[in-house]
Amino acid sequence: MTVKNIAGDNHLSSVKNALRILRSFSMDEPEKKISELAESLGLNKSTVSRTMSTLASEGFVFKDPDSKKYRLGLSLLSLGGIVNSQMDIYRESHPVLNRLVQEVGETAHIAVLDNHEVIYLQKVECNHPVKVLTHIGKRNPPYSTSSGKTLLAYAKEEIIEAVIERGLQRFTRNTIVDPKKLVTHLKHIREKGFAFSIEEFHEGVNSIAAPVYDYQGKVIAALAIVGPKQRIQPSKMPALSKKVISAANDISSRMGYWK
Amino acid sequence: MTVKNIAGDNHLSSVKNALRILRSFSMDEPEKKISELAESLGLNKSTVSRTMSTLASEGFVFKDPDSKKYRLGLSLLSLGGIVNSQMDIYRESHPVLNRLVQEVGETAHIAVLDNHEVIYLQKVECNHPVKVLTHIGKRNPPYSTSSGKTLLAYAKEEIIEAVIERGLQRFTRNTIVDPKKLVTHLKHIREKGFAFSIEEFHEGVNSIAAPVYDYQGKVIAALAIVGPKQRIQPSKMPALSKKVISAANDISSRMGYWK
DNA sequence: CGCATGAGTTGCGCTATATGCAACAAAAGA
DNA sequence: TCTTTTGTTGCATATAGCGCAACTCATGCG
Repeated sequence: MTVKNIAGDNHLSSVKNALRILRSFSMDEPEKKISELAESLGLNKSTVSRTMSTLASEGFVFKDPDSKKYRLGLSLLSLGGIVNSQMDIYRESHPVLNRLVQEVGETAHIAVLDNHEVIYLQKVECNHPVKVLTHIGKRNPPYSTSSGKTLLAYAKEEIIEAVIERGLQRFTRNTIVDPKKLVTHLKHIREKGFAFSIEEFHEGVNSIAAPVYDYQGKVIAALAIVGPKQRIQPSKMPALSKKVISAANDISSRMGYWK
Repeated sequence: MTVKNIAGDNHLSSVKNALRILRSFSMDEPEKKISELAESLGLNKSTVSRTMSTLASEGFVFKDPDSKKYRLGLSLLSLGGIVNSQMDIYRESHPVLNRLVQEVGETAHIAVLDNHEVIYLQKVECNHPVKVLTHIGKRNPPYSTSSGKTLLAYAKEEIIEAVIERGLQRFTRNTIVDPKKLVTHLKHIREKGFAFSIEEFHEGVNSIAAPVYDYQGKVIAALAIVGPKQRIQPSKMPALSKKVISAANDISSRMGYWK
């Protein structure tokens, strides 16, 4: 007898399995074995094996001939590209990011909130040899980065509650783990119109973010610059934040937001 | 009675349906209705409806609140980003270079544009005793080699201007040193889809290059073959260029470039 | 304003089909 | 070489996905 999906789930389970398999791949673990997947997702080896061969037949995964493990396939690259091109913020923000990166000499990126996580839509890297690595599509917790906190600050009450509900995990000495502190912190962000993170997610990494508005005046994204603490120092924050805010406003106005 | 999948297909059909639905989205048709999908894929409306709700629950699609049609979701952005980061041109180009070298008997290499210079990322040498020496990491001016001219031809206007600004140095009798000539020459390259250099950088050395595209259709590298003028003769150029273009296209498709 | 048309969702019953098991095959160690 | 681990496949079973059709919303049109 199979353990049924939790009640209320009227979803196609084999499809759901396939999607969960795909989503279990990550930047850190780009290749997976059948048995690993079966183990981690609580599925039978044979189920995973068959699902993988279906995924492979449509180009969503492929078997690496060297490591003999599975990797994500080119179909996902195409589909990801379509998603990317659809977001008009992508188009509009690119030149602005470029200019900002030139001005401040730090990596800049655009992030949005998706299901209690921050997801990076786009980035432009600085050409400094020392830089902070992120990648498009990466997901981070929203309460520990400047872009995440910015998005959270302007998000609906329920989302903030849901994030707190799910628990605030400590990543560094400075991570905000006290729900009350987070709430007042978000209030400050709304008042000042920008957010910063001083080693709250990764040691030695600081960032500054500002909100991007759409034509309805809704916050739809955050623009952030990220860099090592030696370069993004607290003393430089006022000047840098002005530039970040100005760039974010620039994108907002391209999105149809008028003051 | 359902029409079964074509015999020999031992794939999970509901998963396959889901994947086919995803793949039916394209740059030109980024949003789809249930009934359209059902029609075009020969599936029942209810099947599509249920599949879509499963895909939506995992963030692979979402319903556009305005058009009320489905669009590809952010999960695909994440997964596409992972594929993208893995797709280093090194791995993908190596076997193709090998085959090309075997076919044409000349040294082949991959080059990219870096800060107004051409840099050679990778090469596979032919086993001919007489060969042209290059090495990985070598930098050359972009206006006097076939790979450099290819990259320049598809580069941004500013880069071309910057290269001209820095001056066109004469290396041989045939080096293009007239800015106007260079600009029209680059236009020709774009029209033909490949470039050649006849003793423009080193006396006695000819080369042929073609562009390599990434999944966004952007030119990210050039593939070139280099050899002594006795072997890469103008009369052989048409046949050789075909092979170079075909190899370059092969790499492009491995990088996720479709058509 | 109400009727008609079309698109999407959902309950139901049937059986096609995805699953678990276990045997098998194929690598990878030892 | 033998052992161990990992992936694939045949088979029987019952689950779960499918088509059908009724139903609900939207949308358009007279």
